Amino acid sequence: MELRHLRYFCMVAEELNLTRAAAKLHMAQPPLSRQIKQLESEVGAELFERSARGLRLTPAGQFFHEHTLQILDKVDTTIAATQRLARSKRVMFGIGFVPSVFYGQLPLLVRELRQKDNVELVLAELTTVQQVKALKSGRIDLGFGRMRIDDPDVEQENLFDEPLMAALPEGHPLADTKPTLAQLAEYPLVLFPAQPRPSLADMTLGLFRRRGLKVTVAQEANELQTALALVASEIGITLVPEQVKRVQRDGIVYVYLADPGLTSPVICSRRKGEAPSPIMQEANAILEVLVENRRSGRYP
Amino acid sequence: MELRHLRYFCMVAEELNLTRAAAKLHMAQPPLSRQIKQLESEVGAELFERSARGLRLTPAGQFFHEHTLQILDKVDTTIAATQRLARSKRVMFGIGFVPSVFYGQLPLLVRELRQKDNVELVLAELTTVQQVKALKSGRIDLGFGRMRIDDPDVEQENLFDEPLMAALPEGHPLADTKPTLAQLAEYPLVLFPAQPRPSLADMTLGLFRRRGLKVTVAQEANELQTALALVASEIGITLVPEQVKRVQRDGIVYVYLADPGLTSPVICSRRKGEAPSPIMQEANAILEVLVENRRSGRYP
DNA sequence: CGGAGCCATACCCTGGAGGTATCATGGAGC
DNA sequence: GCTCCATGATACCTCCAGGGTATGGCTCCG
Repeated sequence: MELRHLRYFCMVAEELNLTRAAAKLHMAQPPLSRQIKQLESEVGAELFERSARGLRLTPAGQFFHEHTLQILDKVDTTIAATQRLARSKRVMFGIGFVPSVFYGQLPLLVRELRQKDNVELVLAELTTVQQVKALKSGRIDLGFGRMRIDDPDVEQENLFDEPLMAALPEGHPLADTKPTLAQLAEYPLVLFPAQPRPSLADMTLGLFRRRGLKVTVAQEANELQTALALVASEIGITLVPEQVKRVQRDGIVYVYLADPGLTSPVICSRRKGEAPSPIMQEANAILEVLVENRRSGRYP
Repeated sequence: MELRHLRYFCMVAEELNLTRAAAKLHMAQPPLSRQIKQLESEVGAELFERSARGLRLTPAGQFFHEHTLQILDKVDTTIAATQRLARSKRVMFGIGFVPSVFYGQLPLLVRELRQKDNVELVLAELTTVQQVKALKSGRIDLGFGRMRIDDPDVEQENLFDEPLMAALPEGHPLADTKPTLAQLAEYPLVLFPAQPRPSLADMTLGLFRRRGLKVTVAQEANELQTALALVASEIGITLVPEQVKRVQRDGIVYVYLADPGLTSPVICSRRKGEAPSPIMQEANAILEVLVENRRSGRYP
């Protein structure tokens, strides 16, 4: 499949008439007809319903159209942005992160770096394992995760340890308390993220298991927002890093845990033994402030 | 430009060696060399620095690589999802929205609809004007905006009126008050969204102007998050619809206004005179509950 | 029932993608 | 400083696939 197919498809999906679409594309109708057929066979789905009086999009076709527009748009903006970057002599700086570190101060780092006019920031949501690979390949320059991974080419730094909190539905019996894990184990659990493993989910399970507590998993969720929605719907409770409490939601309360030492680290990864670029130095300076603010409990 | 170019580019960017990349792509080196050159000329930027000992990505090349990966990934997932959709006989349902309506109950609608296993939801961030076009073309089935637009093929319904609130930096003199517009006019304003106009920004300006108040615009911002960051940095204050107060941020407080009748509507658009599909009926039912919850002050 | 509109099929033609052979270049090794 | 080798660039050829033309077949409409 080529972009050509997508361009043709978009035009046909808009016109719903091969002859007219072909005219707009400055080509004859038969080859367009053929390309569309070819696209359908490559995608492996009927995209149009043919009738003697024009075409109609199938549901799959509608879906494909929507995403095709997004793809073509992304292609255009990528080209434009690349040109701009080439002309401006700016430099790229890539940051990888796992979703759960992106609720706290990390956005501040991003915002500060974005304001530098000599750097083009690229963000990528990556698991900690993917971050190591992305660091080595130069796709990213800095990674934020929650797991320690041994790799000779990557150095890791523990920025800080975050307490875990329990997210409870409003009005829950433990809502105004500082419960122990044992108390929480009485209630069904919403596990997240379900994919990819290993993750916070396994850590959560491990915490309970190590204490000999048996838990019921009521439901798994992939995204924080889903997990919180499930909690708000009283399907279960869940454990989250402290940063998440920034996500205020009606129907949810966060409580600290009575058990000491229940923390999840935020770990920063870099390529080992590389002289820090000017941007990296800036990032380090900002990070230092953020970590210091966190330690002192002061926020910007 | 074709996807072929992007596929080749990705391989070369990973190998940083034309000969090896060509081997992996099961082709000879010279045509690959040519295709890469062609890509560079079409993009209008040098993507590689050539040396006698392999290639190196330029900053623009790094940026392009990152986004190319995303594009190719999106192509693959789109094809896979389209196939699934075609096999499952599910139906597509598109929702367009302006960002500022997406902080309140709307996510609840999305979540509920997503759980139906006969519907594939597609979300698109669109301005109210774009929504009208997208409705007509069938790209979306339901639109949520903040402006009334007259169009014979589209019917609009005012779901509810939302009070406007002022977002102030923590510790601001008016922070614990219920200020009037006149009081707020004393302080510089952060205007948002700056693009596209007309928007909430013009409404804000209009509110002040109609009362004969002169305001200073300290800064414009395109995104809510930026606007709030500027407010937190004490660059100015801004007016936001009530839903936004869900976005809790350190350094920001929201206060209601003393002036009565300062509201921003949430308007729902549909194609006129179309028999509601089963999914549309479900959506309507959910919407009714949401609106009712809002009126009664009860939240799910 | 005939014509108009539209998509599909059959067949031809040509541009460009890919192949082969070879050149140009610069760093490594002696 | 010379040679060798790895690597990318260039030149030229081949052939296939994308696009064109002609035409058939199906529906809907008057």
